[in-house]
Amino acid sequence: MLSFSEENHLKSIFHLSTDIESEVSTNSIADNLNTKASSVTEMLKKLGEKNLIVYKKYHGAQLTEMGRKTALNIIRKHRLWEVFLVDKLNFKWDEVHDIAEQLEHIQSEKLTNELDKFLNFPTKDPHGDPIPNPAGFIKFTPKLRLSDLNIGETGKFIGVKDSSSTFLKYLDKRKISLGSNIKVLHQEKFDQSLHVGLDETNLTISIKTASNLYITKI
Amino acid sequence: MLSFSEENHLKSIFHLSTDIESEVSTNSIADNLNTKASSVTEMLKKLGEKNLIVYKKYHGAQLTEMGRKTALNIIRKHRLWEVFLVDKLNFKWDEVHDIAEQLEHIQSEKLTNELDKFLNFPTKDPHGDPIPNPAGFIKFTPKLRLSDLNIGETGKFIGVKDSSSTFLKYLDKRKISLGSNIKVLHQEKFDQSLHVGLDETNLTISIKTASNLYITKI
DNA sequence: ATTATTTTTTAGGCTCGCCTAAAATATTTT
DNA sequence: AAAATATTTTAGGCGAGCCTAAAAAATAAT
Repeated sequence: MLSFSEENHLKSIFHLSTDIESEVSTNSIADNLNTKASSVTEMLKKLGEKNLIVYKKYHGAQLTEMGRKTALNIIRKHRLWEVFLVDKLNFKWDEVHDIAEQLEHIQSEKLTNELDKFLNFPTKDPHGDPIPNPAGFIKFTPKLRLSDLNIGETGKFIGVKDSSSTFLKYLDKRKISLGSNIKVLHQEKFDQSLHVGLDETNLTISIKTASNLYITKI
Repeated sequence: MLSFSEENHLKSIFHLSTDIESEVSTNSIADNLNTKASSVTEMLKKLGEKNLIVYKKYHGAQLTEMGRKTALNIIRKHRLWEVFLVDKLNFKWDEVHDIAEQLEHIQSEKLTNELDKFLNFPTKDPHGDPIPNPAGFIKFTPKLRLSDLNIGETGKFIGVKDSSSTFLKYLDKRKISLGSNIKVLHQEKFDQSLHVGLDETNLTISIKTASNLYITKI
């Protein structure tokens, strides 16, 4: 049985891995978890001994198959609970993260699977991220951003890159919500900002915002 | 913000208090939490400093108003989650305790209240115990046991005194389930065992079992 | 009302997860 | 390729929550 801290480190390493081979640096984990590099080093040693990561001094961490499965199980729980909170308990998608951070550590395979069933086997969480299956398989859909579209194309808004509360609140204020269809109408030359059509209205969004919005082409 | 251990100690003190004035002994808490008396002493000091209990050396602990409210909030969460697990996720009532022990520590007032609403404001958990309201008010219904009934009387089975998994499984095996109506038909002289009617069948139960079954007269 | 027994507290030690500061190694710059 | 800089690890310390063993206090037995 892993401690909360061990689980959080595994999850962090998973999120910071760009591909399955990539080594994650001590500092990046420390930043991600709001802790110090020395604390991370300690933890990496321990996770290494438990064969959850391959740890080579001064060269960062890499998840083993077992570590990856463990991380994905935690992520599975996190995302299922997020769906529960939004779908069943009337939470907004910008309110669920902190609570899911707590719920993801609850230990009970049966609970996770019954929850999954109760929610009707969702494939995406409220931020559009895929939910791993019980075996730890996750379907990565290549993430296109709104800024990748050409003029005239339409995308369905399925998720965000920066999921900070600040950004999510901003989206809510501008009525840009998950599932919206956004059509790129025009791009300004001087600042690359985009004029887009959303529902019945038009609005202008900065290139920075546009590159934070994940979409699928329609 | 309290630690899991602090919360568990408060809960234990609450459960071991017979009345609002009663002082709970160090050893009884240690037994209840499967820990040692010396560890409990440490914790009692700390809870005393936080004004959650009144602690007098060698004379046990007594919840303050604030401590009582805190304990009841934890118990509220525990029991609501139990209802969730049984009503929504198809758990049996003998399977939910350990999971609820974890879930009761999740911090989010909104979560608790939304869960309460989602479950339709239940007043009892699956073991028949009352669920405190958000203000920490709890309705104690005096608990009658099956062994308190006279011959010919009928009781509705609403809860158990000993909620060990062993005992709950035994009840399941004998098809004695929450909500059943049980009529006392006869009592054996030599061992006080009871012959009772349950649904369409008759069965014999020991006096020990009978005094573990909470009922309301019908 | 002493003595024996039980209960509780104190003293000191352990692990876990965190920290700071210093040392070691890796990387970048010149 | 040597020097400067950045990253990572080691060393040592701290609090929380647990433990055992010994001391102190309360309770029970004679």
